[in-house]
Amino acid sequence: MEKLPTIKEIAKQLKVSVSTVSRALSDHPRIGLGTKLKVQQLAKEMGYEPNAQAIFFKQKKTYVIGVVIPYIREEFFSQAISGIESAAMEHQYTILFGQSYDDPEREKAVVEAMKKQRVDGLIISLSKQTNRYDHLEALNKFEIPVVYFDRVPPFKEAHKVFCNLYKGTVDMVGWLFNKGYRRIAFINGPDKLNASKERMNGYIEGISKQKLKVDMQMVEKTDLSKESTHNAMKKLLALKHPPTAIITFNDYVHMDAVQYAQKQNILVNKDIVFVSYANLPITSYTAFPPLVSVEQYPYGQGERAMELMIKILSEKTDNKITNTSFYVEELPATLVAYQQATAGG
Amino acid sequence: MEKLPTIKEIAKQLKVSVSTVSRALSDHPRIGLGTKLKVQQLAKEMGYEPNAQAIFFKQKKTYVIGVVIPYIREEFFSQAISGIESAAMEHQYTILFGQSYDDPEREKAVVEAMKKQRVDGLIISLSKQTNRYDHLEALNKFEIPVVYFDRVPPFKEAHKVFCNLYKGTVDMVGWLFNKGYRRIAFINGPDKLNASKERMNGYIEGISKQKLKVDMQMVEKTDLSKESTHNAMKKLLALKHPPTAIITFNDYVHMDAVQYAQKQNILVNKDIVFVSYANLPITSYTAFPPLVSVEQYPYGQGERAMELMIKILSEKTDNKITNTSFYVEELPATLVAYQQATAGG
DNA sequence: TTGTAGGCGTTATCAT
DNA sequence: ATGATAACGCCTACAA
Repeated sequence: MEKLPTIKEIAKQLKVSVSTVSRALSDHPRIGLGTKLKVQQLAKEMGYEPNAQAIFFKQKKTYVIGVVIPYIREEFFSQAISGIESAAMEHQYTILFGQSYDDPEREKAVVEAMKKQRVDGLIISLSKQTNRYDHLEALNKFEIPVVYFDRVPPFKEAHKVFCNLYKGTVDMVGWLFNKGYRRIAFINGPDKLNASKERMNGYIEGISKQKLKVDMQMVEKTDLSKESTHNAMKKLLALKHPPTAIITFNDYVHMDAVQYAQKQNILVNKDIVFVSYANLPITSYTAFPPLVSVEQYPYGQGERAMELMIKILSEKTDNKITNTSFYVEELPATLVAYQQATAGG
Repeated sequence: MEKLPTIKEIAKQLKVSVSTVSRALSDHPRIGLGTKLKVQQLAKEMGYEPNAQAIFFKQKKTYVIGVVIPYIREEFFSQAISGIESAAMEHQYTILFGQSYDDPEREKAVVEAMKKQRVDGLIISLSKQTNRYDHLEALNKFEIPVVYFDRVPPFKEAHKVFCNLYKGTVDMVGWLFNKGYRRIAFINGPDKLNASKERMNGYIEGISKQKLKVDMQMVEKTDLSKESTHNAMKKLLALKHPPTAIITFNDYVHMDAVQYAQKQNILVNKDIVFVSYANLPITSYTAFPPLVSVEQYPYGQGERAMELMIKILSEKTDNKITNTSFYVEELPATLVAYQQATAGG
């Protein structure tokens, strides 16, 4: 059991100084070619890897970005992480990973742990319940920039990446209208989510735009649990004039809603058509995927969030004026027919 | 934007030495009460936070565990990561995350990056293609323990956590036999995977145990892509005596196989019944989940892998004799009817 | 071209 | 009870 070699070891074996080794390894101009090759070869032989921990001392940089999401098991987030990781790898960053399980306490603990690790930056999609932000603002003290994605905070003073669901929702209502549907219901998510508000506004605008009148009986809410969604469905189906089309908050709600409809012997996408948000690959394996979806590009959001982070970090390094402005990237949420899955086992 | 204060600053302001400050802050016994209070108060006023990185650096410990998996978007692995993260949090460890995308080159690069970050240990589920292990053995050599899970290497000298699929497969064949099925086909995964070999052996043993004869026409292979699975199905359905039951390598293969069967107007789970491995929650949303599954407990495997890692690390710290033995945890793979999904949105 | 020395923040080991 | 100093691995300004 040997220790990982240091430049000191290499220097000793080659009977040169540590600075020579350091220079040789970093392709410094003022170094003899012979020496350089000799050092690099031995370094490789010994399995040398620079100690990022030590480098942190000099540069005060860890090349680690913390990533906090609610649930990794949700395909939306696992795809987002892929986008984040992919962009990170390209720029030699690594990612420290944590889940909040939609619990603000847990979120706080995870953020705390990342602060301790001195991540260079934090990318986070907020927990459903989060309404205080002090644990995140505390990062400012450490000059750790925070980029929010998808579940972003309501205030302006933050870097954010998200999809404009308002427009996507207006489009979706329009699509249904054009197909001839008039009784368009909506199962929305928790009020406090920004995403719920946007969808709601889009729904209202979409309905109004078609000269229909907004009927609040057609609007239900779910806390995203299966029971809650089933309950919303129950209410909708009990209406004197039940809906002919149902927009659901996301694909999970869609699947739960469809499940309930089937139990009631409703012919899904025939008696009632279902449309949704997210467009997750798994829906293509289900019996009744949404007819159309508002695509939210989880991979793209993750990728953009990471690229934004890198931009922010490099501006910091370049010592530009202490930046008081915040970046906001609003990706378009486009309407798409459901996608084929590609999950390969 | 001022920098965080260090013990040095505090020492200077109080005109005491850094060691005194260090001791005062860590409640060292040999320190004057007055001094202690004075230091602690000023530290609080200045918003002092110990620099964990500096401490880790000195201790040669990062409290970070690297985790490398093929694809996070696969539910099996996202659940495994959850188990890993959960156990990690409990012991104040954080996890550095990377995907291999089933590409050995990428796997090597990720492992490399983690070595650079000086992770205290590495938990990995191998890429499908990995057949060289030097990049991983190098870590063991350098006192970075490696724990494999699920996709484990074929050799003995490694810490591993995995499910015994052999027994699970024997049980599954038995279950089908008891239900009256006799023409039991098997779509296996790539030969080189340990998991494929185990399933194959279990299949052969299961068939033989029921006094049936093994018919190699009933055994097909898939590289786990949709096309490959469809092709396997095509061959099986073209047989003079097509199967009445099909065992698939995992739930993704299952879904692809079912998809193909439906296109051929076969009544799934009626004309032909399907059973599978993994038992992922998403299958409960599909039209035809496997009748039974061999549960592989991804969350449990992840959790056990992390706990094993912590055990190994603490043994190392306790300076027990340089441990030359390896831990192997073989979890039972049990037969279960399909589970209700709980994904909550 | 190469070597020497100081410093990043902290703790441990001496000494006082 | 407190202070001085070395050490962790690396980089870099300065010296040779």
